[in-house]
Amino acid sequence: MNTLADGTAEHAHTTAWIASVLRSRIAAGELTPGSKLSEEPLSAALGVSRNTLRQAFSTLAGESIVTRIPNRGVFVASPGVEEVREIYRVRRMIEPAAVLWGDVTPKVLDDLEAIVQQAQHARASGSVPDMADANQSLHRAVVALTGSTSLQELMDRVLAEMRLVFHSMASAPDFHSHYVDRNVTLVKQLRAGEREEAAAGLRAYLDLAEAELLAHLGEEQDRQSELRQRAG
Amino acid sequence: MNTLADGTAEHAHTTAWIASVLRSRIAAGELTPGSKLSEEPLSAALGVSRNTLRQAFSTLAGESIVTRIPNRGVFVASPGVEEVREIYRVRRMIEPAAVLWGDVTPKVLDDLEAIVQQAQHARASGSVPDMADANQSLHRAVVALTGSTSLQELMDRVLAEMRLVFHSMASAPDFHSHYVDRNVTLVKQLRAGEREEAAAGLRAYLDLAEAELLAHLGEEQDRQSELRQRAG
DNA sequence: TGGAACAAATTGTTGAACAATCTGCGATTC
DNA sequence: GAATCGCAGATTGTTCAACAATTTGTTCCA
Repeated sequence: MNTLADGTAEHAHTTAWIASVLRSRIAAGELTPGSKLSEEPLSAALGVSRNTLRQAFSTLAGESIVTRIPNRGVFVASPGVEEVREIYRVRRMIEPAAVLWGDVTPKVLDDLEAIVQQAQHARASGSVPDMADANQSLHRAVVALTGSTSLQELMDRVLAEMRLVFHSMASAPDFHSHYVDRNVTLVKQLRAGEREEAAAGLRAYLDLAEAELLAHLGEEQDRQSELRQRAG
Repeated sequence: MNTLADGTAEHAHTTAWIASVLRSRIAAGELTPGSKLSEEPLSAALGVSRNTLRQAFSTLAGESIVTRIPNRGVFVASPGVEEVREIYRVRRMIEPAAVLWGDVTPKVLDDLEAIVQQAQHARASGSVPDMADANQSLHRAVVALTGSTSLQELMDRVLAEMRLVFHSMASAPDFHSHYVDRNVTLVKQLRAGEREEAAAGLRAYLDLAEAELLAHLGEEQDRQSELRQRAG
């Protein structure tokens, strides 16, 4: 029968597998934003045919992890100012909505608190990546309050794009440390049942985070165009 | 150069074109929910290779217009009770969020009013399809208040799935007529700036619509299983 | 009736081929 | 000297034909 652990057939999984491999490599930063994914070399390197690689590209393009330019090729997505704005447009809608109208169970509250503690621990030990991870986990868990898989998937896509933004920044400064306390407050408010206050605070947080990120992105771009000018 | 009106090359568009053809046929109800899309006959009928048809399938599967079962084939999506619940989970989050926090400009208000008038006209002339279209247009326009293309795309997918639900129902009764007045109220509240009331009313409307749709879907399934029993 | 074995049909993947398109480089022209 | 044109070379988009793996339906046997 030749089946895998999940019961699906092995024969129908190379495309999905290739897609997941690329997804991981991009998330890990091995493939940096903007780099080109040429079909022939890459398919050879992965040991699959050009056709199946192409199909994997379709999947990733649908997740906007990768950008396809007709007759030019596919590139690792390189989110800029407009993409960041779109990210926060989405987050500013679905996260407060989840807080206001989601299903807040005691179990979820415990989970949220555990994540917040992870973030505090990461801040104490000065690990920026761990803090970033904990922060993403928290906001992911917030959207989970909606109980909707579609919204969860959208949020996952958005968070993946956020990681790309950070990857495309040469200097990623301490972006998360002063948000930890806000997250503590958020969970406290949720436990107290103060949903409207929590939603309002969350929106304020998102506005602030967007502004900071855009500011840093602007400096980053200035720095790069300056370098380009000096090189040319 | 051989380019199209939008400036993109003709050579890179058969896949997208095939996808849009299938999308249209499914939306029009020519391909009914649950029907199988066999690769060889369909690729022959469309005059493309099996490979490109396959790639188009990937696109449509990403939009969940079509369901792919490994080694079994792809089928026109056939949303059931769980899918309807998910549809309303999404709508109950993003529509009220758009109403609460979206950018309500005078122009948008005029557009909304025009759509409501279309719905009223459709009700007066007794055209159920026109009423359904106007209803979808309205809720689509509500989500447009978010200014987010991602949320707009998600809503479009959800509405497409709604159409599939209606297509899968043998008897589609007058489902929309008594919602027209609710939409009138919604737009009135929006113009008056009563966003919280509008959001609350919208959530109540969505709860009601979901319950009615689920009830009708239940009857429908009972009817079909009865038929199946009689046939077997 | 129930189940094992087998044959046919369908999907998943591959490899090679060709057409269309983009890129970069050199030649031509002003 | 700069801009434009045109032409290889490389890359992408698509097709075709083949084969491996899987499912499905049927037949046969206990």
